[in-house]
Amino acid sequence: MGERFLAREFFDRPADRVAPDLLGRVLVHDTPAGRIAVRLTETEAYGLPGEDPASHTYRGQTPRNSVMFGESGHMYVYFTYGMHFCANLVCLPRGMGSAVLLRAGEIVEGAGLARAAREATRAAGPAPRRIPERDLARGPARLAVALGLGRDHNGLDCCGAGPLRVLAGEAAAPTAIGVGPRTGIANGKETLWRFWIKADPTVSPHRQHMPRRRA
DNA sequence: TAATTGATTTACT
DNA sequence: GTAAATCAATTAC
Repeated sequence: MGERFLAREFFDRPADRVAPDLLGRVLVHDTPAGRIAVRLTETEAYGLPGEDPASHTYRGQTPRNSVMFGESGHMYVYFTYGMHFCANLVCLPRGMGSAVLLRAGEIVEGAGLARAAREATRAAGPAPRRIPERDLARGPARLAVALGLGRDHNGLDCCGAGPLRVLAGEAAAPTAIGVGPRTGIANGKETLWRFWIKADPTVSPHRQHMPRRRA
């Protein structure tokens, strides 16, 4: 018998309800080289146009964020800081514009593939030290690299016949979940939409938004 | 058309 | 602790 996966209706809910419900669940990516799987330990919810100033959809639909306005359960991958990709899962039915950012997790399968992908992105230098197991997917851009996610995965359905799925396992217990402000954003700090598994070493350190100095 | 900024990571002082 | 890397979406002029 095959594995069971989260279905569309799981994602047809507000992002701030889906985000904590994803914690402890396993996202799998079946690549040609093999399966890479991550147990999600940290997520953030991003809300609707005109409502959440931190969301990419705040000012309405654009070519970049159009996946967020599509069917739920699809993956929204965006490019940022000129060098990083971040992966999200779209929430709420078509036309709404909401998603959950996958911020961190524990690699539970395909650690060799994940490590190779992570090491390949580092600048060439003398004797780079081995990346600790806990850091393989500790942070949204690191998670994307470890899972092999990039431009090509933007818009992929994670509830259909593609290579991406979330296993229908048990979520983390509500008592084990921490709640707080989202990381690295300039606006919307008062909304407590960051969720993580308490005491889990793969949760990323919370960073303040750093306004960049002028040149 | 130019300037600015960002749901970040890494390296270095 | 701070700075650099690097590009596309957005905002300013």
